[in-house]
Parts: sequence; C-alpha cells; structure tokens
Amino acid sequence: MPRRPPPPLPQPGKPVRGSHSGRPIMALFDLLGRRWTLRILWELRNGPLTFRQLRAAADQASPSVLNQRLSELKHAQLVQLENIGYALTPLGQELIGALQPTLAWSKRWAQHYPDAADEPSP
Amino acid sequence: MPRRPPPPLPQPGKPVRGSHSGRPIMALFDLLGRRWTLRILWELRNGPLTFRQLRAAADQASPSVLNQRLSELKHAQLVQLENIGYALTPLGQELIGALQPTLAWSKRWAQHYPDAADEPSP
DNA sequence: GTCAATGCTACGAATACCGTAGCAGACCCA
DNA sequence: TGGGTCTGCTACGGTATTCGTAGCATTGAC
Repeated sequence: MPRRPPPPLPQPGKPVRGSHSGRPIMALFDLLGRRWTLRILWELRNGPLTFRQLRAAADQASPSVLNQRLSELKHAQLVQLENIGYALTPLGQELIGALQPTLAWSKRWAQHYPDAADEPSP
Repeated sequence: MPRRPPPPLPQPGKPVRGSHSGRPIMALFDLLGRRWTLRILWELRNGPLTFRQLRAAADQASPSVLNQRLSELKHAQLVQLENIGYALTPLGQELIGALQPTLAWSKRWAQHYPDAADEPSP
C-alpha cells in the first residue's frame, strides 16, 4: 500500500500549503495555521518543558499531533530538545517577543465582549 | 439524521478548542490556528476584496472553508461585509498592526535559510 | 428578456487530528 | 538482576476538518 507523502515542512524559501511563492510570511502562516502550534510556543515561553509537561500544559493534546508539531518547530529552528526537555531556540524566543503586541491586542479585543476574563495574576 | 453541532466560534470569555479558561489569548490561538485565517486577514490588509477576489488572492481556497473562516472573523468583529466586499474592521486593522513585528521577524527568520526569497517590490 | 457579476451552499472525497494503548531506552535502588 | 519510574515517542482505528467541484439565488446593467 502506497503511503501518502507527508505535507511539506513549512520553511522560508520553499512552497507551502496555500502558497508557492516561498515568501517567509507564507511559510509562517502555514506553520502557525496548524492546531497547537501557537499554543506550544506560548507554553514554552517561560522555560523548557518535558514532552509530558508540555502535553499537560496544552490541554493534554494528543501525543501524535504534539510530536508532529514539535518536529515542524524543530525543523523551523524555533524549538530544540535539550537535556531538560523542549526549549525555545533564540529564534523562537525572538518570535515570542514579536508576538507581544499581538498578545496585548488580544486584551483590547476582549474588552469588546462582556464576559471576557483575562489571565489570573501571575 | 442528527447533524453534529458546529465547533464553537472563538471568542474571548468563552471556552474554545483546547482551553476552557476564557482567556482572550486562547481564543486568539484557536482562531488563528485554523487554516486560512491569518492569510485572509493578510490579504485584506490593503483594502476590501470581494468574496471571489479574496478566493483568488488566497490560492483559490475552497469556498466552503473560506466562508466558514469569514463567518468566524465576522463573529470575532475583525471583518465585515460592506458594499464593496469584505473589509477589515478597525479592530481587524489593529490586529494587522499588532502583527507587524511578527512579519518583520519572519524576514529575519528567512535569513536562516539559504534559498529564502522575500516579497517582490511593492 | 439575457448576461455577468455577486455571496454562498451541498456533498462526496481526501486530509488532519484525536484518544488510547503501549513500546523502548535511561536512570535509580535494592 | 530485577524491579520501578521516569523519558520521548509510535501505532492504529475513529472522528473532525478541509478540499474540490458544481451549482443556486440575487442583483444590476443593458
């Protein structure tokens, strides 16, 4: 039985799902437009987590997708597996930094809804 | 035949796929973690597009998903249908603005890959 | 009328994701 | 040597999401 080829790993300069241009923004859209990707980066923002800790942090996401997302993020040089567990690379930390205005925006967004809560005190 | 209930529309203050906390960031992750969502916002950044123009801009994305994404974005108050077509709301424009550092980051990201191209001249 | 747009829907097929169970390796301690 | 307990990770069958094609209903111009 012929196995299907896996979807391409999103990477700048290469065609991705939805775009053949190779533009980095398109690779980023493909990468972030997959379930759990943003969440994983977010949960690693405060330091490394083991595979299982990460699963627990991310609502017990299924290990198959989690592993697939981690492979993609490793290939994208945003995450690496260290002795202590999975950690953001410097590039990954930069991305988290670049997402800060977006996170700030989400709080303003919430103000448009009556029953929106925000994160509990750190 | 009992139809399945549709997935919840991501909205701050409500439980979403992968999180019950209601935190706006989680609603945002759910929203953006769906295929085409970021792309749609991106393609609308320079002004309104009709449904079909938007399809053409977004690699002929299937009209069913496109319409579903647009419904979600309308519900999220990021996009609205005007006479001329679909347009970003002020809130949606704010989000695009907040994404600028991320877009800038993607260009730095591309520098880690030898064969990465960037957008052609404006 | 007819033509060309528009937004949008139906539906079967393909793909992505989920949930459970469990494997193999590393480490520790008796 | 044999457990126990971590670790990352995979297999597999079922469910959910997305795709691709076709087409409908409406509007406006001629």
